[in-house]
Amino acid sequence: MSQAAAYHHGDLRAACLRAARELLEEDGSAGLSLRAVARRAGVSATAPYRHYADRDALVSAVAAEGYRELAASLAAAHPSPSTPDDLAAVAVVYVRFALEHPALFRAMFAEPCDPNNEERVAATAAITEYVQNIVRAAFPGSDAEVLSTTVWALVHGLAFLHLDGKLDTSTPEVVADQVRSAVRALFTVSPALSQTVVADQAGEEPVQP
Amino acid sequence: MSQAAAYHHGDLRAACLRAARELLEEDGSAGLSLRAVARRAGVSATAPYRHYADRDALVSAVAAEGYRELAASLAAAHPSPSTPDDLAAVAVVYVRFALEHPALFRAMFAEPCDPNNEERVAATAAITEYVQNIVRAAFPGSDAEVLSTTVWALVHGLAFLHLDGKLDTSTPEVVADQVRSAVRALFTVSPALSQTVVADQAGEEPVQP
DNA sequence: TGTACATCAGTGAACGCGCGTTCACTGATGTAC
DNA sequence: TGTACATCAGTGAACGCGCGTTCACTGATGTAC
Repeated sequence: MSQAAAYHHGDLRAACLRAARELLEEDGSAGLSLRAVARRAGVSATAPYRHYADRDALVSAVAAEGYRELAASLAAAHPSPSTPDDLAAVAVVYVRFALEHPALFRAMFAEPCDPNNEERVAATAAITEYVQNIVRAAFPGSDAEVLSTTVWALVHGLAFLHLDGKLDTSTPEVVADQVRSAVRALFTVSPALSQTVVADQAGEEPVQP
Repeated sequence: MSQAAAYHHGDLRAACLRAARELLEEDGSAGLSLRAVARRAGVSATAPYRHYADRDALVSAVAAEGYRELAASLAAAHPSPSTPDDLAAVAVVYVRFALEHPALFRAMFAEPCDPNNEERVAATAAITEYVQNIVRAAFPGSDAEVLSTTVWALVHGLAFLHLDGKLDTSTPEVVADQVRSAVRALFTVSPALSQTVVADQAGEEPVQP
């Protein structure tokens, strides 16, 4: 049972994580501070030290949680994406996640903190693998490693350019369209590409324009 | 003459910019502080206020300078890129710029400061236009806006993923290869692509596998 | 050319702030007998 | 079941720090006559 007790908090570790998340959601441009987290968790400034070695450890934990949530969102977007359109749908979710959780997203990527944190590395690896699996499923003949890096970079770049106000972010629909267009451009600037790949998989009859 | 005088500094505005740049180059993860800049410029903590309204103004000026330098580097990489390989060469320079000036690059993009700063907006627009021009030259039949956003996002994403340690950054050559592969993947995963685009211009005859 | 004076670009003290982290502590909890 | 005691998870005062920004100031510069 993780119900909070009064003095012995019960689960301050988790409460800190929750508090940190709330702060990030509330102030999209926040830099996480241990003191602010403690304050929000209703606890003395030094209490978190029982559960996190230092600020870095907290930030890494938050980032790892973010990765897990991102992965879950992507997986929820499409159970097993296997066409460029499926992939575009997943991409839209990636970018939306960034825009809906800007501070978290920045914490996940830009925060210059311990890159060797175990939990963090594992979480990143999970994303990489996920993308590779999609690419492998969708484009069996391709160099999955190169292609999945390409896809990730494209989508990640879109996310950050939107986040940093370099692209039109006026409505979610505009953003989604941009993302879809970009992903399609990756595979279908040439109408021959997707046909090639799909035909590859299923023997499907290429559709003429 | 911009030679420094003793008391009246001569050109403190420029000196601040220079100092800021130096600090960013020295500590790749630095957050610019007005006081540090003043210190580095050999001037009292409040002197910069004669030349910059506040911290934001300084950061924006630094960012704008960064954009101008980035643009110059790209232009220097290739006078008038017109093939996928040319484009790849420019992309490599973009990513290298980010890795060689990580703190500057972050300041240019991630610093959550006045997005309406005039100098900054102009500098961003210049980059956008530059990329569009390349794409237009290289792929005359394409939707230049979508395609150039796609290219920019791809390259920008590569830059940040490298910067944030999510990809193999061990040597400049490894990085350059990755970038080239990714850009080529964008245009040549389907061998038909470049042909198609050219055909596009001329009346579009999709090439079958 | 020399002087009076306005303006301009610095200084330095001071403000209040939030931060990460340490330390000795204390009250609650759980365990051994 | 009741008690003694070790451990655990908090507290709160304190440290030293760097920050952005304000203010009244002063010394240098340039201009008008």
